Amino acid sequence: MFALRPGAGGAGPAGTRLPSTELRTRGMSERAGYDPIAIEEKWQKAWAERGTNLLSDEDLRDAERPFYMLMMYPYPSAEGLHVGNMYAFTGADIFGRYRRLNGFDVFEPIGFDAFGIHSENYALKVDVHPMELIPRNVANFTRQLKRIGGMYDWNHTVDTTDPGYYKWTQWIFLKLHEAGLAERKEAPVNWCPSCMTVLANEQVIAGACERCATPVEQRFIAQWFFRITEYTERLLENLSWIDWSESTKKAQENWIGRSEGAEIRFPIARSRASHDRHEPATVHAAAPLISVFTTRPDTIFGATYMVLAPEHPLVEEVTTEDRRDAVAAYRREVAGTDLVSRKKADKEKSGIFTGAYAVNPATGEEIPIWIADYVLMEYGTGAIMAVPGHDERDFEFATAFGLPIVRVVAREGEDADTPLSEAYPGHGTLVNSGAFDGAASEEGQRSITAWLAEKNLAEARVNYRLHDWCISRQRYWGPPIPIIYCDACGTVPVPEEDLPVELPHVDDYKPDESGVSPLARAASWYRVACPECGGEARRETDVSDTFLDSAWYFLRYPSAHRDDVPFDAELTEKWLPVSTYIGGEEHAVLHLLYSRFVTMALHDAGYLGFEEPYRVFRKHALITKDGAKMSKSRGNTVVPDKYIERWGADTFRTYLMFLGPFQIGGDFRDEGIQGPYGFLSRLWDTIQGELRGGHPDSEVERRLHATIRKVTEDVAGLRYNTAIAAMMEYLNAVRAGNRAVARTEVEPLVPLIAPFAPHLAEEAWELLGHEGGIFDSDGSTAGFDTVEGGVWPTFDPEKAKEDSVEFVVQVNGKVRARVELPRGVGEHAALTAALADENVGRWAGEGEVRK
RNA sequence: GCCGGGGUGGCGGAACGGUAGACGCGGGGGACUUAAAAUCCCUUGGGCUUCGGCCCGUGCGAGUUCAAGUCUCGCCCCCGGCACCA
Repeated sequence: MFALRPGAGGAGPAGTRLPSTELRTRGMSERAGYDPIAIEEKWQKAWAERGTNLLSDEDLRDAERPFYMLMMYPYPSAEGLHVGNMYAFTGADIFGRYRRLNGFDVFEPIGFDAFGIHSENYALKVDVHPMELIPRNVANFTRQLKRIGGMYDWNHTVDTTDPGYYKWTQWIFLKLHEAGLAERKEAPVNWCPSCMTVLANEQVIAGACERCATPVEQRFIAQWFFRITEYTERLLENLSWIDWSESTKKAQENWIGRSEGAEIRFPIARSRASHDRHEPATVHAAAPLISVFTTRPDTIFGATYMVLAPEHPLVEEVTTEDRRDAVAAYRREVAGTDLVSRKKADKEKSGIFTGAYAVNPATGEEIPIWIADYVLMEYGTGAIMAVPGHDERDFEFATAFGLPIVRVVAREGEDADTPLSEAYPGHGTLVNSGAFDGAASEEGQRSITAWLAEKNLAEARVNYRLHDWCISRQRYWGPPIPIIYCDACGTVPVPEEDLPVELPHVDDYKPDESGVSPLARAASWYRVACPECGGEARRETDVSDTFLDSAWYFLRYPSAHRDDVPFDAELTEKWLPVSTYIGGEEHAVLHLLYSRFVTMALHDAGYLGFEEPYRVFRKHALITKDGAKMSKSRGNTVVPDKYIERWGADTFRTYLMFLGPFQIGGDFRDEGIQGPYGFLSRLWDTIQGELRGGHPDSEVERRLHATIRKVTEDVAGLRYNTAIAAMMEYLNAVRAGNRAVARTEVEPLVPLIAPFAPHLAEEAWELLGHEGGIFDSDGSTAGFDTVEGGVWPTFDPEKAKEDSVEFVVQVNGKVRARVELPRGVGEHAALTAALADENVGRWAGEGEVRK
């Protein structure tokens, strides 16, 4: 994978000048080649010694221009940081450094999301206890993060597995519980009978366990849920104003899945033994009703049958005596199917008739009630009115089971009797719909709902796809849920003063067939006195979801040293909401939604003064290798360490950002790193050369101002690739003709490159005679104009303009000539000049356009 | 199926509706070297050329415009996410 020069035996990067040991040991006092390894070692040491990137709690409290740069903290895997992490962190770090060079007090913390099933599974695999394994991984991650030159404040860091952290994760559980937002209820889960564990939906492949291929079963287990659905409207509403990447907001919107429609009640007709649609139905006055949710109330005249989810509570009540056994058998079959394959849309429809009928409230006709697994208990009311003429799934089902299909919507050229060869789910004119015939179906949505509402059989309703958040995990590696069960007192929250409920060190932390956490085997741990009555009680043995750990970590960073509160009020007021959050879009709907919810809940409980956690969120792209997503199974992952060893962190950072637009993506190629390396080497060379002096050139000065403008705009907009290109172009112009370069021509380039190549910039800054690090400079010693309070250069728009402009003369949109004219000539003069060109005259015509 | 994001040289990618291909990789040629590496210079979309230039080119097809990679409409393909969501 790594293209070594043949026979070079690892002596250096392929096809470039080597950062040689000889030069390194000779030091940098004399003119030497660019030696990134030595420079980076020197400055990382200096930063650590000077505490350049560390903020004290006083610094945090006294900061005048706070800027909170947040990046999604990593889960410390055994493999170490991969290039995707590096890419994300570098892009975020560049932005943080850019703000710092602009005079902001930048707080850029990092931490570790070290709890969770990933870590636990890996620990099981290598047979090392997670309590030993995780610290090792964290140490390795820390080393790597330091090596790439991230501006992290190691003084304020977070490790979710630290009891000092998860004490407060548990505290948040208690606060949500207090607010009535935590409840315990039974829910279906995927169960692998071979691995003896609950599986996440993502771990079920084609109905079987991803690890052992055993068919997965469905089990019902009592679990804790956070009632995120209480916040649905707000979570949706706020999307209209929060400053996030559009696609991320869209993903959340889809996940929340708002749909407008109606809830309609169908009375059950129990008196009939045989079915005849055309006789009036007999409805008991007290007949139970079946509620359905539909987005298409306008098609109700076409509802020819109903379907209940197999788990629907009315199934037993409705089923007739003679159908009982068959229905029970079907329900058992469905229960044995895992949730994932059941929800496959391309699965063949299955179902069974209950023997019962309901009355279509629009037509008054009796329609059969079926149960089928294509109707899900978790969405809507768990029951549907089936309109096979206008719903693809219902059409498929009706066709399979010989149920009637009626057209109630017609398009142009169709009428009530035009046969349907497939479902038509679109809109049109209502037909076969009684008094509503001829109306537009869109209008029917409203009028039919209103008509049924008058009879108290329907009302308009909004339904959401979002479900409550199940936080229970029947596993070991997480924070225990702080609840105690007492026979006398019931469910008792652990008193705050007893937090944390520490995760005990148990040797046998493997999940077992019981369906409960391995902690349920640790009797000495879970046996506890009831906090209320003092009697014998039992701890909750499930742990909480990793996503709860990460739902609030950004609140913790500034207050990392406080053990008496989860987050200090004053610091939180000053630093939050987060100024800019950069992360991958893979977390668009889980982490980002959960953290919004927790923030809102804490806001409502009076702990936070804001309800949205991030002022700005920007997603970053994923880089690919040979056009494909990097993955272990594809074998195309890139381990960053080797590249950093060969080329240095500065080159690696610059290269990663040069691959393509940070928010869109790029493709990693080994050879490509050559370009940024050459650029930084030439930059280094030029700065060295400058020390011998040279005379400024007006064209170079013009380009300098244009470059400052371009780089400033691009970095601010995360368009790093074009910012780097602009600097390369400028450097090429500075060096053109091998001229002696003036100091003023290169010095401003140093802060411009600093976010990308911070070590090189520090070294160059020092070489140019400045004391103190460039990142701490207020710009007062700089030989160029800078922003207020920082060393980032400013540009003069006048100087950035060209003296003469090349006019491109187009005739009928085609380029026919180029005319060089002084800037600011009038249109008439330009026209005259253009027409004077023989080529323009040749093509005659009119309407030339200037640029 | 729905929702995002894409489709531009050999490759990664640039382009306020106004010179398509910036910048970089790779390729070709040259300089310097005993040689190679490194470095530097020139060149590099395709076709034609009387060497002045000309024609064709941004997934496909229409359209708007003096002018379209860019805007409009209709398609195709790739990547990512969601999905029996009623």
